[in-house]
Amino acid sequence: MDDERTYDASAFPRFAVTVDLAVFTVRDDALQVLLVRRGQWPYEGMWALPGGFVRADRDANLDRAAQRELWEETRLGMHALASADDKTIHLEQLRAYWRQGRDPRPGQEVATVAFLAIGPDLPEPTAGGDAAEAAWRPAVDVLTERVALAFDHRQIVRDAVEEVRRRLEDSPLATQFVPREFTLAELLHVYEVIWGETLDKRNFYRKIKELGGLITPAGRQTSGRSGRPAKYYVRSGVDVLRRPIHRPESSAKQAGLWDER
Amino acid sequence: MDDERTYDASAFPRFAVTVDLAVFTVRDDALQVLLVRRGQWPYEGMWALPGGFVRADRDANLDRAAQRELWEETRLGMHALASADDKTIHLEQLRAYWRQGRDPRPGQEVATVAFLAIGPDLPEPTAGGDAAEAAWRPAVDVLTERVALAFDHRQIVRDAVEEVRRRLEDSPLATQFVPREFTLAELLHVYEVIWGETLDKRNFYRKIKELGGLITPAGRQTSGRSGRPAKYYVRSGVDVLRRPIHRPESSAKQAGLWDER
DNA sequence: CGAATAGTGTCTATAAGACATTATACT
DNA sequence: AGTATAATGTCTTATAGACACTATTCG
Repeated sequence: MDDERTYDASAFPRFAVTVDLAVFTVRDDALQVLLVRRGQWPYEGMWALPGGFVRADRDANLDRAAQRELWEETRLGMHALASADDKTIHLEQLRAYWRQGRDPRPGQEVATVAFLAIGPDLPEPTAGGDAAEAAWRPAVDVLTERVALAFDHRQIVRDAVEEVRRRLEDSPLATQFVPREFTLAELLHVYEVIWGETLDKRNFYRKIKELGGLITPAGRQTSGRSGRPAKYYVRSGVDVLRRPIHRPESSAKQAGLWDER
Repeated sequence: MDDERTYDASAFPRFAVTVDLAVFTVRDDALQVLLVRRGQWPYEGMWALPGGFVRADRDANLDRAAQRELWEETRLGMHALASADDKTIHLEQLRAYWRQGRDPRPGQEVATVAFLAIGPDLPEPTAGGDAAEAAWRPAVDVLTERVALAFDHRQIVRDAVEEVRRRLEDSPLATQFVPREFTLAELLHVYEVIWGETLDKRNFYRKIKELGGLITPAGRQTSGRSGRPAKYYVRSGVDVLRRPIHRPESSAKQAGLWDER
């Protein structure tokens, strides 16, 4: 029905487009997601994902809109020299969400494009703009409905968590949860926390090092702490792991449980 | 900046939202994508992906809008009993696309949600509605720019092809390219065509059968043709392969070439 | 020199890759 | 019987999984 593309600006219901960010970090041995408490109707007083309207006049594209919102909400973002800063946030699109009435505001329909944002242990957020509050919450609290979210944000978090868990297997996503320079123990910790499984350190280290292009030694070592110093590594190049890092059976099952809709 | 969610229907630029479909099938030993020739400005006379505006009043959600467009453009779609019909189309969201001015029509911004649609060797499309023409084209012709597409549809096809190639590895997506009942040779053919690589039949058959839950014997066999009859299988349950089907090195490299932006 | 943490090494089991032969239908 | 196609088996190599000891720093 190509005629539906015919130019007629008023022929079809118009949408507002928002971006919503599922910002994850690993803190206190848990996968945590950044939430803001809404200051107005609708869903006033409820927790929600940070996000906001795409400004067609200000934002060059969806990624930029997401970056802007991330910056405005958390003062975190993508810096000019990504590899040179420990506060760089990894950002990628998850998918778009819309169904009739997913936003209760009358007179408009709101479609949202959800983004996955990941960073190393991030500073305590400061409630920005009109948000009444901003805080890290364990992702499980959202998944288990101990924390209720506005709109369809629980579904977004569900999808985002499942995506994160899946992508630890076949992408270098885990390295986005740690600082630019990290130890193997820190990387292992990310996997264990997100999968909710303990992994064998020896097999894990071997696997990581055999995967060419995932990490490279940074030369430096930890110091000051008790015990043998740990070598630092930095992430290197690859964006697909030729062989996946398998998550244990039980973890996959747990993910299945979490993902029930 | 939660205040940006404040209800004010006129405060922000409004969008039109479209869905665009990258419909793939395997025909004539090639991965082919369904294109329509545009009947009007903009991009009149150019090939484009089928798609159209989301109608907030008619479409319950994005998937439904995509289904509707698919039906209107190709007379194909999701039937009530999916598993009982050979013409069922597998549909899933790819991602959303928008950047300033991606649609040249003045007075509005158009964001699109791209869908991946996959079906068994589909009938020749009939040009529906206002489309001047509808045809299957080899995906490579689009990737190599032998066929120019309207809007940013070449990018969408690129992303879609890469997604298809990737997902053959760790999902049962290949079974969506074949009829409900299929032979192992047909399934192998899908992999070979999409990856552009010949695979070892013996290793492939073993791998497929070892993967529990991917396929189940249908009981029936081919007949009429010369040679030993082939057993029919049907796809069964799983949506993630616990161990991926590896594509050969060279195929991955080729994908890299194709994906250059 | 003991405590704490990091970093290997080895054996076994499973899966992948290379390769050729047997099986079953049709004409 | 011959031809065409399907299906399977075996050997080798690579990777994953289970498991325990050695190495290096600090106080």
